[in-house]
Amino acid sequence: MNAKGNPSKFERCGECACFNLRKASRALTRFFDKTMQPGELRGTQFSILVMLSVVELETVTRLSETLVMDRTTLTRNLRPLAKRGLIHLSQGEDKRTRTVALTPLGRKALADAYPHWETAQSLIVRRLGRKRFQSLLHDLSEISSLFSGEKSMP
Amino acid sequence: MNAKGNPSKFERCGECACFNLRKASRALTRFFDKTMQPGELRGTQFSILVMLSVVELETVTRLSETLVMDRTTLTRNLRPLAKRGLIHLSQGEDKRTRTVALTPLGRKALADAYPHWETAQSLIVRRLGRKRFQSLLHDLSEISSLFSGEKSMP
DNA sequence: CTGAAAAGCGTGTATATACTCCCATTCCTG
DNA sequence: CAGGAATGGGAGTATATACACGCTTTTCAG
Repeated sequence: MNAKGNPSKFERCGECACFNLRKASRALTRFFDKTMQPGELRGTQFSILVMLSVVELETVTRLSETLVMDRTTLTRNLRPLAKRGLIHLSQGEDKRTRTVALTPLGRKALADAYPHWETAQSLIVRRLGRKRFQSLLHDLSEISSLFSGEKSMP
Repeated sequence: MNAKGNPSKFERCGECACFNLRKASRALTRFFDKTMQPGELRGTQFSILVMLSVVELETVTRLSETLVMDRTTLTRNLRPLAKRGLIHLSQGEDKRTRTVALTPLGRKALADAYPHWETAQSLIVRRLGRKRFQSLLHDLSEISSLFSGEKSMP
């Protein structure tokens, strides 16, 4: 229904998968960023550093595939991390590639941020309940893999 | 486990709600934007126009609350729509406010985009199955409302 | 071996997102 | 009713996202 009480042509758009996913993403991102603020890492930056702590040394393209993120997006996301000295970019053996690696400073930032991440993550899991949270993760993973070459985190 | 086979301190970060939600959001947004491209509206823009077709006339702040979007974000998101003449911004009775309304051109763009939205939406619902999709919507709605003043679409 | 195809990356451009300030208007208290 | 508080809103700044394009290096067919 619209403001005049007429039936809307767009009733079903309230169920838009993209809109509702983005909306939840905005809300949750704000929450994580706020909660993790004392650790001085945004949620996205934390995830990138975590991934780097797992893969150790990786090219930009391979890392972007793992993160299901456009390569050029990752390039830009790496910038603030490099500027702060949390990661190091260097030319790979294949001179076309650039490899990304955590610096000691990056490891420290990650360790410092971890407890704050834990706080945020725990709260959302507790709110949804373990079972529903797992089911949500499963659905999200399916959506990611439907539209990309999915790879998994640790 | 990391590349050296050592247990990682960050095992649990693979379940990060924020990361997984954003990842799915990226993937689904790409899919919607591509599928809806012939209609010349991005997913986000489509959602804003749909909302405007429902509320008819709204201030920027109230609209941003409905969309669970920062007011300043909405201000910027409205810009390309106004530039294309799809919406009209005018001073409200309360001279502090600006009201947003669809133009005839905006209604046409919305109508043109609708079938393409339908295509994208149908595919994702079919892939997940009606039941799982509903459950996903419910979880996303809960996340949105946990961290904002939730209002619902049509 | 040479030259075209392919792979890996960065930049330009545009949208999306939100926080911090700051300005205009309205509201409300004394 | 005067003046400070509250509200609505934009601009500055910074991150996040991705497409189109072009550059460099590698690969591979002939």
